[in-house]
Amino acid sequence: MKAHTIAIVEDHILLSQAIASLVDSFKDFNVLYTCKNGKELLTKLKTPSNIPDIILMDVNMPILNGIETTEIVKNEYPEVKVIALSVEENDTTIIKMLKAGAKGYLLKDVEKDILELALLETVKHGYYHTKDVSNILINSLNSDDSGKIQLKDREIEFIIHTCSEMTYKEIAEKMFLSPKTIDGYRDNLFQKLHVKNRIGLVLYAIKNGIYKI
Amino acid sequence: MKAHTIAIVEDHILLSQAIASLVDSFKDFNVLYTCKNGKELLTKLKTPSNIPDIILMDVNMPILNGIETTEIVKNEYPEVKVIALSVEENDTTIIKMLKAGAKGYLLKDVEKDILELALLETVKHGYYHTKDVSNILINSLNSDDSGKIQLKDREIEFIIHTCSEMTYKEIAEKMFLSPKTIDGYRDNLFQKLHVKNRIGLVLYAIKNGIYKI
DNA sequence: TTAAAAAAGGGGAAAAACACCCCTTAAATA
DNA sequence: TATTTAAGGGGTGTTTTTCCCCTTTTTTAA
Repeated sequence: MKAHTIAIVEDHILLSQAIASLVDSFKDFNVLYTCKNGKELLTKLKTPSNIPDIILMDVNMPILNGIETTEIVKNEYPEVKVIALSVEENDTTIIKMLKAGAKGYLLKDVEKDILELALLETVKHGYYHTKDVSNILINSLNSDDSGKIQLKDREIEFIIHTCSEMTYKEIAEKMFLSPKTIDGYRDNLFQKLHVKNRIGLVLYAIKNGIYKI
Repeated sequence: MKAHTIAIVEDHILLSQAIASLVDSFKDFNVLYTCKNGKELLTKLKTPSNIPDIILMDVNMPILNGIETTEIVKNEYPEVKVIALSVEENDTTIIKMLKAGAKGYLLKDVEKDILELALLETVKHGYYHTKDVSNILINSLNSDDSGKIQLKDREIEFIIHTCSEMTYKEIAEKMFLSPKTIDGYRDNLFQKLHVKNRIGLVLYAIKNGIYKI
């Protein structure tokens, strides 16, 4: 009998089933089920026999994304370990995911042996990180904290409007502010985000998931 | 003995190995090898024993992408059938891939049974398409052809510069053109792509893979 | 609790972007 | 051969953006 059970959460069904096939080929692991998003997972988990040892979780999903789902799982099923699985190399996403309670973070371009190792280490020690991810973590901690640029809600609102091909005048109307105040938002953000113009703002927003295309 | 050999071309190793595991579980198929990009595939193919019946090819890859690779494979190894495998639902990409010579196009959110069916049908009839892709094809043919917006090389160059936070003056210098010509490019593109300003241009470029972030 | 910082508002002016006219020349194509 | 299309450029505006400067109020921190 195989020792440990795995659930897979991934929105692309073929990938989900392919990873399931791979995990099933590992000696000590057994895929309990796969699901398409966080919402589906949470429904499944309500049945006690559906609680796996480890959840392999994609980060970018519609309906309920990996970060939100991981947070809920950590609170309601603290004994279940979540390993994030993502193509995303974005530092902030990784940190968000780990903060949400993920015990590991694997990039989709690792070897299958690393996946197996990660699963083994996670059942044995409770966590596993590849060197890449560890380095990102160390950097993020060493970067004297101030590293994280914190945007205010109102600023994010402004950025989203900027990404929507609106002029500042239009944004001012939409946000019930004077065009001059909007000027201030923009000037601040240019400095804060080290960009030269609106284009830079849009690129920053897309890169950091503020604006989705 | 399994009847048909498959090669997998996909830049994310874990996915590549996962799909390999899945394909190996199919009764009539056998994965010959996997590779990380088009260049690696072309090197492999030089050894006659490495020529598979079907190549499962990712579309978005670094080094040599799916479209370019498929074109080369079609010309040099016409007996090999290429099936595209992609998360991309972008119509133009699909059409480009099929034009390049792909015998099928699967989205990564199909069921594994569909993948098996696609492989079977491809060896039997030479091609396979899911309904989704067929519909896209039909639409693209019915849309009185004019549907496809064709960008010129010089226009694409201009768009990429625009995405790089450059002013039009800077772009003009970079492209050895008068600022007035650049004005013309911009005005033309605004009309052609139905956008209001530079932001729209940037969004279009990112959506259509012209500019990668 | 007071000083400092941040948020929210704005003015003026220069630079850039945008819009809409126009033109020539060469190449492709009908 | 005539006509269209691609490629390059000009002129003249208006609007928007950008970059300085400023005040007042509200938070935050010492």
